[in-house]
Amino acid sequence: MDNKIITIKEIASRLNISPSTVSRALHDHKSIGLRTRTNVQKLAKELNYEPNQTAIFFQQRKTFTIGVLLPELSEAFFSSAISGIEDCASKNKYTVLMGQSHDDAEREKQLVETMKSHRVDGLIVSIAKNTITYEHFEALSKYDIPVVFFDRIPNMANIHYVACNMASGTTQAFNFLRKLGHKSIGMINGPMNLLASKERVEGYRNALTKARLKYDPSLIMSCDLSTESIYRVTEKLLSLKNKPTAIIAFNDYVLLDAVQAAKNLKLKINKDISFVSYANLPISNYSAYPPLASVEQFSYQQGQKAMEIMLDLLSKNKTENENHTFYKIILEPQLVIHTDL
Amino acid sequence: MDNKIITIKEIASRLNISPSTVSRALHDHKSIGLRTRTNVQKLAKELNYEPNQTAIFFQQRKTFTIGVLLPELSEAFFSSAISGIEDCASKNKYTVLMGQSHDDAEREKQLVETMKSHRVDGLIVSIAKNTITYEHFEALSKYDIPVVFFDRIPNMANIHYVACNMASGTTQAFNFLRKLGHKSIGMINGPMNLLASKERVEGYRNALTKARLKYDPSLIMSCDLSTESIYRVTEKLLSLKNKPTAIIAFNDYVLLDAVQAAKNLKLKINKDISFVSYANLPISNYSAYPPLASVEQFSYQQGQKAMEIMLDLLSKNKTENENHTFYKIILEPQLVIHTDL
DNA sequence: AAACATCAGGCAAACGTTTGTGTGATCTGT
DNA sequence: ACAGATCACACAAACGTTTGCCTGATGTTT
Repeated sequence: MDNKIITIKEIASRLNISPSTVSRALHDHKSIGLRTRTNVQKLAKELNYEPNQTAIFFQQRKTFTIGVLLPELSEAFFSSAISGIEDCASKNKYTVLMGQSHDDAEREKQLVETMKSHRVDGLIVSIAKNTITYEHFEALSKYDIPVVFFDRIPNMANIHYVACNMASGTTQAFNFLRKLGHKSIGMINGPMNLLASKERVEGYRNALTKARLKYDPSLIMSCDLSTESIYRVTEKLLSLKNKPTAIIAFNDYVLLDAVQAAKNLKLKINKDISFVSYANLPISNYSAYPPLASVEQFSYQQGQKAMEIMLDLLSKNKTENENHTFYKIILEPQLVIHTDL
Repeated sequence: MDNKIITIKEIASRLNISPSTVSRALHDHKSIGLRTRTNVQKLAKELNYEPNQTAIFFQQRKTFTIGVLLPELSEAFFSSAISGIEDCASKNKYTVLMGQSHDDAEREKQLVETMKSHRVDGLIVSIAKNTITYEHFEALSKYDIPVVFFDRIPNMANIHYVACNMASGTTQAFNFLRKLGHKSIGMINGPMNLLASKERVEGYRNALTKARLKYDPSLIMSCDLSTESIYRVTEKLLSLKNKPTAIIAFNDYVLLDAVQAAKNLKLKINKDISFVSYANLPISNYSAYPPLASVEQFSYQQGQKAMEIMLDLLSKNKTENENHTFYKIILEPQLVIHTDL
């Protein structure tokens, strides 16, 4: 058995040349003669030589690995996003180290540590819904580990991110419902530490202003995205004097619970109360009560774009990145209408 | 700025001791005196020393990383399984390198290469549906990289795996439908290179035998899990002379398409034709036409168990693993009934 | 007090690769 | 034919950590 692991040294000694020559030969370095170069490459192939990546990582201070931190893979939005990241990464010889925060800020912090200690070259993050301090991300800049956020963006200055323009998406949703004749439109919003939640409010108010309508703050309610809180705010919305005939739900998952809450109140879906939602996940296609429309957020593209930004950041050297310009990529969402009305 | 990276050497020179002493002190090696030990640890903390993992990986020939290869994260079954893997891994200081084959055998092969070159300590795999050659997995044994399969098990001898007993699950499903009065029960099966497909047939036939019924092979049809092929076999099943009144679908995703196909034929779901399925994914809860029952496959537990096996394999040394005993963990599935009938 | 055990720590090699520098040998132009 | 350029390769250091072996200083036993 030639079980022995083949190294550059081994090849060198068999060919009676120095390891450095072998290394250069394998990299087609011009200073190596054609003769020895082909000799080396031939023998390497014969012996089935495979470079020891751990040695290379160590030597080059680079791992060609990027960490991806996200709340929940079981949410189709994120599993689709990570596909975008992974596809783009593998095309560029990068590998993905994955971690789920399960929407727990503490676990997120810990995962950042793990990623850092594994020496990822960069980090792509969608933050947990209850993350409110950001030191663990800020610390990474000291290690020159670039961070790109997507979708769930923290409230920080000077960060790279890619997100969807939720303001515009919300305006689209609002106008769509207005056109269907709805006068009073409620909104189940997410936690206000998320940029996306603020933008939803912004889009809602923009639409109101354009339509010269006055703003009723009680029609917008924040929840923490848990089933209980969704039930609570849905019930609250539906017991208002100015009771909405349509509700914009934070996303397709929130929608599912909101629908259930409305049904518990003996309301007829799409008659007494209609829904519009965000994300446009596949479940909508099979759902018993799909939303009238859904704001497509292009998760795959968001992931892909985030990875592209990461690659760009990694290709620049440290000083180039010091010039403090930050990527802020805003994708335009698109309202997908599910009904024939 | 003390931007300088803190290494063991640095600590050593500041304390005028040797690097080896520092290393041992940090590891609480007994041969280091209490004085210097605390000195070292104090200074290390002060300087915020962090071991260079890439150096350690290199030196120890171990990366504390395990690769996970699966078909599609967007399928809830797999995203749940990887959660089980990840949770178990991170509890044991392991990290997960993720790759999706997108059910493409070629890509799978390539990912195995990537994983290998990244020197993962082990690999957990659920194979692509069209994977029929296994050299890429067999090759790993030469590198002493243990492989644990789960759910989608290849047709290989001498492998470690964890799976659900699909035969028993199918028998349960079959008997459940019989009890509801169904006489002719069809099955939409998966590709026959999957062990799970064979087991479904086995369970189906076992149930028949027990009930002293005779076997009509035309009632079991394989598909390649694509939407088109699901439509095709569903239509075929429903145009049989011995037309089934109930169908066992390969999984909850197959079910969605099968239901659609049946509706296209103007059949009333749960009246003209009923369905039972596998996996028991959350979508069933929100679906317009949920199955009457679903065979829960405990994906999270499968992932977890696979990781536990992996940890065990990694804890043993090479020769211990040479004794050729292979883990075959079979979880008992459970029929979850969704209807009140 | 001699013999020996234990303690506390240093030395140096090793893991596999890359890369700056050095050096003979061949080649070019005049 | 000779200075200089170019070629083809070797040498050695470096990346940060771990670990087997060695040694000088205490401590213990008789």
